[in-house]
Amino acid sequence: MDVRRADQIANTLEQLVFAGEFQDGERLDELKLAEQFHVSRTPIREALQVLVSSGMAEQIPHRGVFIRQPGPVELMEMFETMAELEAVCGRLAATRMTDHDLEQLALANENCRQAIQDTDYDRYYAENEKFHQIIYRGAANRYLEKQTLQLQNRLSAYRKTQLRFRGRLDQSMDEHSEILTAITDGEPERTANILRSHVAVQGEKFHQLMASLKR
Amino acid sequence: MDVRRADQIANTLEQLVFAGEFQDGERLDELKLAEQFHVSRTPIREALQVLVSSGMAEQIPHRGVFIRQPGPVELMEMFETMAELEAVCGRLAATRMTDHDLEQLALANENCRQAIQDTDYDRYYAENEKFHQIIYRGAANRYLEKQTLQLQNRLSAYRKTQLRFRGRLDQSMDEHSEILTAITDGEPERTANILRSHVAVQGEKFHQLMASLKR
DNA sequence: CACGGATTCATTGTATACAATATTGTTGAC
DNA sequence: GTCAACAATATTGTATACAATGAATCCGTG
Repeated sequence: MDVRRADQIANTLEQLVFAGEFQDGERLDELKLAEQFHVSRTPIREALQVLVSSGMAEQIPHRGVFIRQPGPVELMEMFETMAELEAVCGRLAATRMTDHDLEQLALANENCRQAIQDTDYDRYYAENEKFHQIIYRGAANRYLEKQTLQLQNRLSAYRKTQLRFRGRLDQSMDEHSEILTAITDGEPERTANILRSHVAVQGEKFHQLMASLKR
Repeated sequence: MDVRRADQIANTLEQLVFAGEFQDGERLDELKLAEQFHVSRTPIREALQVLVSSGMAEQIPHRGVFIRQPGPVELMEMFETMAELEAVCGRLAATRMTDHDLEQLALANENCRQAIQDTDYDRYYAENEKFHQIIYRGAANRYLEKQTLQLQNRLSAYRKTQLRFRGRLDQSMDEHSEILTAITDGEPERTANILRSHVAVQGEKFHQLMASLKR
């Protein structure tokens, strides 16, 4: 896919950051990284710029780039924004989705159910993402879709740990069905409200997320 | 402020793109730009990366970066997203703004009114932006605030031309007062609805925006 | 011993040189 | 005359060299 070495490195670094390989505030040493990747500093620097522009790292002139793992507060903010974006997508999708889109959504819902039945967490996670992505697309606004996808991707690591909690899967599944119904019935506000609370982190979810951070 | 030459260049290029100095699809020649700015290709390349990551340009490996002026469709999508983001900020702000924030907002509203009275378009434009930014901040979500600010900045050039149309200023002013009242009264949904339609581009606004594109 | 200042060192920022890839132009066969 | 293959050229991608800046150290003075 990518032919530019710098882009490959950017992807790899992104994965490493998601995997928590770097401490918050840690400086990304250009020379060290250059050695590790067996390239010169140039492509490393380009890769670092990507991290900076995506908000995963901060650049201080003449000092270097430092990775920024979101703390509890920022994480909550991102989840809240995610919930609102999903709600917006849902509200628009409820009036804009085509029959074909609806079929796809029903299918995705079925796939989720199947994955749960097989107790296949990873597959459920993947199918769940697809389900939501169909809604983003259903909003018929490419720009909004792209922004939402970006944040979904940014939060994926945290959502992954979330799903492991007991009971979360069944609850999630129930809400999916509600969402599907609301969209099928063409009820924008109800869709938005369900999606917002579906994605929002509150109550027990909040404590679970905080607990998963302390490792 | 910026000490890195590359960042300065990035800002300058951004301004040039906003000012419409580049055609859609035009390739940004690294060598030519390097000459114009009296620097080597290295800082130019870093500046181009910034444009790419902000969506103002597209990079095709081994071909170059090409600027992407949003067409009518993408522009509408961006405005719609902007309207929704503002609505979200407003809904949150209605329940989260402090008394101090409210004072600031009332003050900003007054400044807008003053600017209109002086028929000072540029000043109104600046004060108007401030008014909205206070609402973003009032949502008490730094992440959401940053995202919203980014899009506001991206759309500033187009909004600027919008305000020149006859009657738009007075209408905008009236809506501001409504917004202020709704937030002061702590009514989330009403705030959201007013803000959404305040920012949205529909009806006559749509035709005016389209007309302003054909130059 | 504490503190200020100069100096050294490490690291980033920029310039230049080289390599790899895509595009353009040219030649020749049909 | 058209098309394909190849050569030439232009442009991007990467490596290396050099410059500039900030942190760390050393040293002298009080």
